[in-house]
Amino acid sequence: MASVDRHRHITDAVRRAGQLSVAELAEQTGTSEMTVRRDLELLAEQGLLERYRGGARSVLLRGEEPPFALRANDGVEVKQRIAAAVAEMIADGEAVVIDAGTTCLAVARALAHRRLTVMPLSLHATNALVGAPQLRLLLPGGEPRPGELALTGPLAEASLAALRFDTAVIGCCGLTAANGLTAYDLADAAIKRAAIAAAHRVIVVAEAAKLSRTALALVAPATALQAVVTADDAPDEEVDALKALGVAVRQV
Amino acid sequence: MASVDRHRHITDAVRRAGQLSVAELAEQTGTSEMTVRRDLELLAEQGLLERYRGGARSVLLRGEEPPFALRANDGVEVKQRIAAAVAEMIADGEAVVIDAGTTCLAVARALAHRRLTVMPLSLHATNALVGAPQLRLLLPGGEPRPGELALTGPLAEASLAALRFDTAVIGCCGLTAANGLTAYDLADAAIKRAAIAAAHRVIVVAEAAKLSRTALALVAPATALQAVVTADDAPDEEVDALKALGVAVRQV
DNA sequence: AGGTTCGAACAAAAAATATGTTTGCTATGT
DNA sequence: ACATAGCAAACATATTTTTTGTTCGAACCT
Repeated sequence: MASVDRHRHITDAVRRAGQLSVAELAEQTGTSEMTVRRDLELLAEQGLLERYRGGARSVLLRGEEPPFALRANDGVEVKQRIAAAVAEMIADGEAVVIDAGTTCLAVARALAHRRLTVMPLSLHATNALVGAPQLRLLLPGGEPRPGELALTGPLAEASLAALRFDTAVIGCCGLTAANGLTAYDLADAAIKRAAIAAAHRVIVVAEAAKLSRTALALVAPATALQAVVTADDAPDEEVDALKALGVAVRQV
Repeated sequence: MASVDRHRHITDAVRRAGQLSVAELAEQTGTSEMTVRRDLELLAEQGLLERYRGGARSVLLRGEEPPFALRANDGVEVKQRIAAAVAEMIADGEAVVIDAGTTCLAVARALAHRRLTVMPLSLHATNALVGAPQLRLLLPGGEPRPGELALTGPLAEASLAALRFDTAVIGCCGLTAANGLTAYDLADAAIKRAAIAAAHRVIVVAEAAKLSRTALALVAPATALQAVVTADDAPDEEVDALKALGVAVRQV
């Protein structure tokens, strides 16, 4: 088993079981306990799990959003498909603001080689875009939230307020026709709202699971959105409800 | 010869000679031409030299500032000494704005583990500071200049105008008592000016060579500075002239 | 107190990287 | 257009780096 596969197995196994002993993981992966310990140290550093003497436990289980590093490895393919679809919807020369989050990071990557003006709202996306020769890169100010590296706060809001974009690509924690676009983090929600206000067209990216979820902070009602790009396993009733509100839904 | 030594040798040799053939470099380094070609491709990518058919030429020679990657490997030790001295001058809890440039990057690294509020003016420094647990990191907006990754433009200036710092750590391209603090890039100069205006105390970092140089854009007269940290091989007459203007000069 | 877990240190194994050679292609100058 | 030097892909080899397992003393929990 290659080390990255083993890491994934450990992460998944711990997530499923809630907690697991080092010995158990060593047996499952067919490696020594020392290797498992080294892996756990690594994964704990990345925030993928929590270490305790003798084993590791999952960091989920609470009502919170899982950490960035955990989401980053989930459904990579789906995110790339969504990102490719979004990239198709954006014309060369546009000014685009790209939200934080893993799906939006995929969008940023898909746009890196394009001739565009882009303002990413996270440092992950920023790092993916620096050095792109054709791209005009604009950064908002703000305070990067640990892990997520999403830029938030008054400086970020002021940066957005000073600009007008053709398109905003927004991620979310929840989106339903009834409850609108929602986010777990209040500061994030404020930034999303500012980005939406600064853009002529709003495209929301959301994996299927998001369409049956509602998070704490309301960002905007669904009627404020022009388009939603989601996966083809999205629940039909939500898709239909969104369409009924005049939102263009694209499933890939 | 290890590959990194060879890279340094090639970079230096090309810089000294202005231009050199692949064959010449292969002989000098005792490697095959293929290896030299691969090295040149790598170094050219980093902007350390310019490739042409049959060899490579230096990217300097004009009145311009050498590219970031080139300066980054020069006088690393001196920069670290200067950075350590600056770190000593800053008290825990301060709010600090750190300019772009290689010396200021060293300062950022020296402050990473401290309990401070820091606004770096370049993405290089930002990347050095993300993840520092005790540090409150603030980003200005702006457009990152390629290579340098210095944040400039109206967004950056607006971010600075909205804040007040205890200390500004400023780099420069030239500093003399007569001509003041100067920079090559106009946009950079504007940012430095804004940072100085936003700070209660201004510390300038400058290797010895900077003290006998004057660049295009005036940032501020020497009287606007509180302190200068430089190396011990700085020219005495400049040091004395700065002291005569009431600037505290520290040589390390 | 006693067993368990941990982490440092080292050695072995595996993987990744760097290098050199060959070969066929491409660009450049005459 | 042609000759030549330079170049890059492909492959084999060598070198370095990374990963892994083992051992052993220290740290830790109950």
